[in-house]
Amino acid sequence: MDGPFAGTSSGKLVDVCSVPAKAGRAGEDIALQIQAAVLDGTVRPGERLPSERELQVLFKTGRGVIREALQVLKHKGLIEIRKGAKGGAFVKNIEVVSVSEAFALFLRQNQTDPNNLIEFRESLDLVITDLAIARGSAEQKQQLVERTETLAKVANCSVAHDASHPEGSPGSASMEGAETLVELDRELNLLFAKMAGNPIFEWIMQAIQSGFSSLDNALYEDAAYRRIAVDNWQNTARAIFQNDPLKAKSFISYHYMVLRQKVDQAHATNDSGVKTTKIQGENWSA
Amino acid sequence: MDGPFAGTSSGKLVDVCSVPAKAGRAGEDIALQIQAAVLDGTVRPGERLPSERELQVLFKTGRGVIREALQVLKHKGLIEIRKGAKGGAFVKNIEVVSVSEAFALFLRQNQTDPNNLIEFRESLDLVITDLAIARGSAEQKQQLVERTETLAKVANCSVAHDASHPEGSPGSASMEGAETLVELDRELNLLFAKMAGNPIFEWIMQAIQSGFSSLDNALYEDAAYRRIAVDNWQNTARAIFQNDPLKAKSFISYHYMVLRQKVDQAHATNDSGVKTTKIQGENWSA
DNA sequence: AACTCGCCAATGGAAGGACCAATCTATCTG
DNA sequence: CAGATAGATTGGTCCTTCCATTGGCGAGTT
Repeated sequence: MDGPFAGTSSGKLVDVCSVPAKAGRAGEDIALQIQAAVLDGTVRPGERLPSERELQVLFKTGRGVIREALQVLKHKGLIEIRKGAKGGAFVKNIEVVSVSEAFALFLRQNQTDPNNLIEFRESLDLVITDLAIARGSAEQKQQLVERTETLAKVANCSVAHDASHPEGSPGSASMEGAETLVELDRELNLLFAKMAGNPIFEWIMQAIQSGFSSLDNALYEDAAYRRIAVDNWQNTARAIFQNDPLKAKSFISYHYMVLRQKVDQAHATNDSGVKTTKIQGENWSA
Repeated sequence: MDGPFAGTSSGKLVDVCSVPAKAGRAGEDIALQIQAAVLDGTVRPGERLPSERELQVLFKTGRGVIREALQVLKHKGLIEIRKGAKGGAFVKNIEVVSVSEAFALFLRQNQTDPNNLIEFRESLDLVITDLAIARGSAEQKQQLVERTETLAKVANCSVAHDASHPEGSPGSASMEGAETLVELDRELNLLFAKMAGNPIFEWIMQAIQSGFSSLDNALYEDAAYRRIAVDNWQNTARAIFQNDPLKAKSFISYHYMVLRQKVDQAHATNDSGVKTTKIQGENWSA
């Protein structure tokens, strides 16, 4: 029931952590020591760390410090904290969501130029295309085609609704349609990235999309763009299914060309003196 | 004392934050509220948040909760905390290092297959090559060439030292040489990425390198690989300087081919039953 | 015997208080 | 005027207390 360590449930960490913990930044140190123990595999995923009160005496410190350290590790995605008896801090497998959140936060605060995002995503898509065609299973390709078809159906539904709201009217139907479309688009992209057979592409795709969603959301509310985007997705999927990388990449490039146009239009109308390119080289020279 | 808000120095946040903060997860809520205020621009970078004791009364909560929230924001890279009078939590520009740390943490815990990293970096380099040639200034290209030359010099120095340590001897000279080489290699990559004129490529490059450094370090200790890698860097830089993308990309691909061979060799010798490909699709299906 | 209910212990969550250490300001002293 | 000193502000740490949640265990019931 209680694993390889004694009833006190402290065990392993005792042998690892140097107890003193520097002055001035005890919390910092403790978080790092626990993190090190987690990463070294001293405590394995699923296992429980000693309770806060045990850690408190283990590190000869106050409970507040322990709590601060655990909160940090929790927000890093390293541990999961459960209340109640048999509760405590459990080592967790880091999910990519923590990475993509950090990235999205970064993108947001730095107000990255949409054109940079578009360019990056285009290059990413083009690379993935070759890999997906080379490595993706027939089932995956089939699934990709099917998903684009459901995307088309939803889009047509939305378009039909939009007929009553001719243009920029913020009808709720249009909004909801756009959101589900964006969601489908997101899933398509992730499936697409998955077909590359290299998880890093999936992670990057997921992270990029976190910083992209607001843009996508706005764009999908434009009926004309929606139609083009959906058509392009279908064409791309079919080309991938037919193992025709050039054709697929051609469609992808076309899609991003349209996207660039839309973004330029939006900026021309929305912005009036507000510059969108904020970052230059400042932070990255050192 | 000064600034746009009264002597209490709370000001802006008062109007924004809904004071109650749900029960059970007050800390969570407070961190999110402050984060929202920071991201909304309610408090701008460089400005100071109210002191912990002021926030404590502002949110009608204990100081511990405030501290936990601030620690989380600090580790997210959103704020910087200074002690003493006129100290406090200052809104900070998020640095890419926080993203790359999260990414490195993730890569480490998931023991990503080096081949995946290599593949991703190769594709990244190939894309950047075109952009760098198209957009990089002549000065940057010149600088790239020069840096590769200093890299070559350092490498030759190291090789000369290695002559006395014929093979796998862990001489300190070899170690230090390898470390400086890795550092130079890292700088070269960042300059290279910078030339693409799209910060996202720099960020991704920086993040990737965090998860890559251990591998690079090991590889650069091999004299044969070192020579090939350095030569290739020089050739690549020259090709970029000559605005010859095909040639440059050819050198890059060759470099990664060699890298793959080295990694395969290392795994063949090091590992004895330990599987290196851990991640499959598990976490990414949903 | 099996099932249910309720009490109890362990644990995280929160609040508040006290003191220390660092840091800046203003004043005092030479 | 310069340096030293006292004070105020603020984060860092420790401590105590209480609450809410959760799981386990045992008494009691069916």
